[in-house]
Amino acid sequence: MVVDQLHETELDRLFQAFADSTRRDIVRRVTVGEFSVSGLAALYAMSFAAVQKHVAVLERASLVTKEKRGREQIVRANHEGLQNARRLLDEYEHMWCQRVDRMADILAEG
Amino acid sequence: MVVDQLHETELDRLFQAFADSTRRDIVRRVTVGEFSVSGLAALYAMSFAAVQKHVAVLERASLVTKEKRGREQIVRANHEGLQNARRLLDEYEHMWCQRVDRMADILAEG
DNA sequence: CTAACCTACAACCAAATGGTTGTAGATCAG
DNA sequence: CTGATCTACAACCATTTGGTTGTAGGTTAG
Repeated sequence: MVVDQLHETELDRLFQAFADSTRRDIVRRVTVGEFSVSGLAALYAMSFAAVQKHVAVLERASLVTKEKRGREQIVRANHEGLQNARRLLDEYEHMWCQRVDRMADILAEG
Repeated sequence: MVVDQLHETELDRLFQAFADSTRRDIVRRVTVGEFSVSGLAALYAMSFAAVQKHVAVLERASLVTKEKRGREQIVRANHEGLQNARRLLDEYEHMWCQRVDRMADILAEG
């Protein structure tokens, strides 16, 4: 099996993490530059604590890292985690394409 | 913006739909063949109604279709929806790679 | 030192999720 | 026709989620 049991929890966290537009936006932002948590919080119409939670979700999914710098906490893209995410999504897509193409062939033959 | 506002809801539903291992498994199964809802339900250690709900989530995310055949409801892969999902995931991956690579370059230069 | 700022964390709340059971309507087999 | 099967749907429940406010501690600026 391409997608084995070991990856299941990883996929759960990954898809879960991306299943929120604020979190997707945070990922987008931090892949382009650095942001403190409060810097991120300023961007959205919600409380600091809410953004803090979103960052925590992304951190648990290994998509971002936090690093203390003075009184601020700097949020950065976790490149390793993002590459891994990319790999997992690639595997998933590849699986579909194989199967979907195979079905298409079967339908064409029939 | 590559990922515009129109896609946000779509992405929400897509990632949400994939954020459950049972649903991912259902997608995997129906891309390889046909299953009635009860046929699917027999595969998992949960009630028929639970599986019915999972199928409903996948249907709302345009990943599968249901078609009545006699007293059964046949669940099939929604090829169009899956291709669209693939496209969206590709866009997302591409965005990361661009940004992550750009950051890598900046770091290498610095 | 003091005040402002950034963060962590707890407590709380409403709504969504993932599951259950139960009921009722179609459809098929005998 | 009758009984078994497949489905739809409602009601309910526990947990998670996405949000809030409030409190407290560390850090920086003046």
